[in-house]
Amino acid sequence: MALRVYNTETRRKEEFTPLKEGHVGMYVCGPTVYDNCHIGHARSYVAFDVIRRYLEYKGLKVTYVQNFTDVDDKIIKRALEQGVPPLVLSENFIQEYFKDMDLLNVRRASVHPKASEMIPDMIHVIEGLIGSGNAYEVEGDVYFEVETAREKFGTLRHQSLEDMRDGARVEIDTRKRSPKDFALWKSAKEGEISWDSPWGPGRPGWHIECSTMSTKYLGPTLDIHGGGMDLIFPHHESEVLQSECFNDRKFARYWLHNGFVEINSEKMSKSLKNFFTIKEVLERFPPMVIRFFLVYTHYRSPIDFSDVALEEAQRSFGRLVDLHGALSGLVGDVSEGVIPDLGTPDDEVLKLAYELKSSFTDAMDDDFNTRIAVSVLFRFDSEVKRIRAGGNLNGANAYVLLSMMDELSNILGFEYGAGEDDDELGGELAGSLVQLLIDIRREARARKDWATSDAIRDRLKELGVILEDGGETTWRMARPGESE
RNA sequence: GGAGAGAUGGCAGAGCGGCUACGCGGUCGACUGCAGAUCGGCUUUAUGGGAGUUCAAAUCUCCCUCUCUCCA
Repeated sequence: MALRVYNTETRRKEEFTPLKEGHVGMYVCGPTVYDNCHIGHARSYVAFDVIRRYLEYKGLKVTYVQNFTDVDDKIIKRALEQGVPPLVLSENFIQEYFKDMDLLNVRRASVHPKASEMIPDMIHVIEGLIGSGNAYEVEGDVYFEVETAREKFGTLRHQSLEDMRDGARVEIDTRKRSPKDFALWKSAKEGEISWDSPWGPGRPGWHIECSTMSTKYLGPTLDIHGGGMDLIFPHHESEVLQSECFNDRKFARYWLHNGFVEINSEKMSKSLKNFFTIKEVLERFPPMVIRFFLVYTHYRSPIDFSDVALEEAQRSFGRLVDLHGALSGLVGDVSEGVIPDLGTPDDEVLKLAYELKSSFTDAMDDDFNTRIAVSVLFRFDSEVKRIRAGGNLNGANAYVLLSMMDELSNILGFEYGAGEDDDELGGELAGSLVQLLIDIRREARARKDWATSDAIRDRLKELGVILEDGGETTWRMARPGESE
């Protein structure tokens, strides 16, 4: 089945075909680095990370560009408050951004250009726009004149120039020819960070960096332009105007926008002060649970963020972790070149694995329907139970299912991190100590000394170790919240 | 004032003309000294309200109500 994606510009799902066969140029708007990123940012970057991974899975070569806005009003203001140079502040948050994204298993883009390093390129584009009559200078500022490209206006938001209400949100600047005109270059105030330009010292406007960077790294026309829905206007529309007037070519062929993360049905945002940073949430939940939470909803739908929802995600994801652990246990160690003799898998199981794979890719082909894709991973669980009930879950069959599960999980960026939690306990010695207590407890249980037996189990639970009696007593680390 | 997205079982969330999604929770039973894990049953034929099209609508059309988002 062919990949179909929902294009904001046409408001429908379209078959995706890259401009250059086998190669995709993709641009996603990155953060303005004046603070740590919140969960709303994480959603966008995780969503496009999954999209990028899936395109690559389908055999396409993806050039993925994501910018850092490291010069702007908010950064200058924050830097002034903290008494540090703006570029030092922004560089610090760029590093924090990468730390957060690494934990969430968001892969690096092919290129991460910074606005501050693209100044000459931006000046070149602004000069071009003045030359073509699309922009004008006023007292050291340069504005894009929207009226000169009115037929390109509103293509993403489907609203004409006349439908706009001027000054609805921002005060009208009378120096501009029209309130709708937006800044390409802003003159510097006394003491502000600035770069020389034909219009005097200043800094670039926000929108121009994305037009400049995408043209530089991906050419005049890119395949996919992505970002949060809140960027559609004014940011993405301004990019269209700038880029198409400068290059005289179609700018982006497919516009993909992710939905908001909400709290109590309201958009999570810095301005509403109802946000949680990624770091705050990471203190309470493992990174993979956060990623699962974000991927378990289709990227265009809103997600309501709450501890209850995260806890639910944790339980759901836990099922996949348990399944992965169980299958790995059956397969044994294949990591160090040891190839265990697993025998031959059943035809039925091989067929099942490929059937699950095609259900998964069908879902992803339909505008990256990750919710359905995850439900296919849960089908591994129910199928494994069924096969086990039939007594056919041997090593070879487990290996087939485990390999396929890993292959598909990787598209969503899920990692099941075997044994990672165990390290917290302090390695082998601690493991032996737990085993010692289990042995003592076994003797107590043999004497029907339930008080001692339960005391050992309860005390270990307080320490974060969960004992589970089966044929043999086994132990595992408690999940967050479980030992309280 | 305009534009966009949405309203689905206890919660969460897919489907977008016929096939009781998936997940979480709750509950009953099996197994357990108990708990957990596991297995089976039930909750679960739900789609904001109203009209229409159709043999058939959560899915298409129209009207209404409510929510969120955006307007340099």
